[in-house]
Amino acid sequence: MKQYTLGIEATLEILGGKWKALIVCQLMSGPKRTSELERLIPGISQKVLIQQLRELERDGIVGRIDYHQMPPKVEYYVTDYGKSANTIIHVMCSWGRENIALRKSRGEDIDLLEK
Amino acid sequence: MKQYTLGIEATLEILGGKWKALIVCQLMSGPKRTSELERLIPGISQKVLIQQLRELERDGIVGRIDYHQMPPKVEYYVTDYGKSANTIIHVMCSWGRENIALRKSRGEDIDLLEK
DNA sequence: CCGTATCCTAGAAGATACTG
DNA sequence: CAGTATCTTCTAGGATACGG
Repeated sequence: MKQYTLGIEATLEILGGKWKALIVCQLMSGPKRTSELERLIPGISQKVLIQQLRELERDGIVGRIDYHQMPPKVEYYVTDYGKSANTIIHVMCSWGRENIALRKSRGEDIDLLEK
Repeated sequence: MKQYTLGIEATLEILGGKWKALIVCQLMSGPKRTSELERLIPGISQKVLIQQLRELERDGIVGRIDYHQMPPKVEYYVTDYGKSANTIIHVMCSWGRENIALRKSRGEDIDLLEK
């Protein structure tokens, strides 16, 4: 029997870690091919990207479409259930933006590419 | 120059990891003593708790009050700025609760103590 | 292009003991 | 009670090479 003391623990299991929220965030704007995701998420390795996608798939957050073409074409998308996490992702994005703006106004040498 | 591609990255730096959101969540309901937090967050070690609190302090999310008593009494609280993360924490809690309820209804052997 | 298989390492986290 | 200091363990994530 798995025990949770707070709901937030489940959220962290599913969307926590260094990359998952970032991946879902990118997919929120529409389906993407593997190579697109790799490009959109600088610093992530192919292995880790696929690994995280598999876990998000297992948890019902994203889906996978294989077009069975040659050369291969595969797309990932946010499932209906995954879309229920839209608010979390959105709020994390905007809070982060504000945090960066704040630190920047204090003279920190940081920058945000996202507009 | 530190570069971010999306705001969400900053959020993850500050509130990501296994424990931080959980700690802030507990503090949202009011200031707590170190020992209270230890009790409220099963599984966390004292070392890790203090460590995470120090980082949250450095990032302006929580504050620390030392009452200079003997035996020692110290309280941690969410700063005004930290309260701006209230929505994130709240949404993560409720999404997680629903996720657990969903999985439970599917027969998974899990339980949530939080009511 | 998409994915797998290895190997490897940094750092997060656990265990324990010890101070004021 | 609050906090520090070590030491150890563990695993998420990184690097690289290869295959359909």
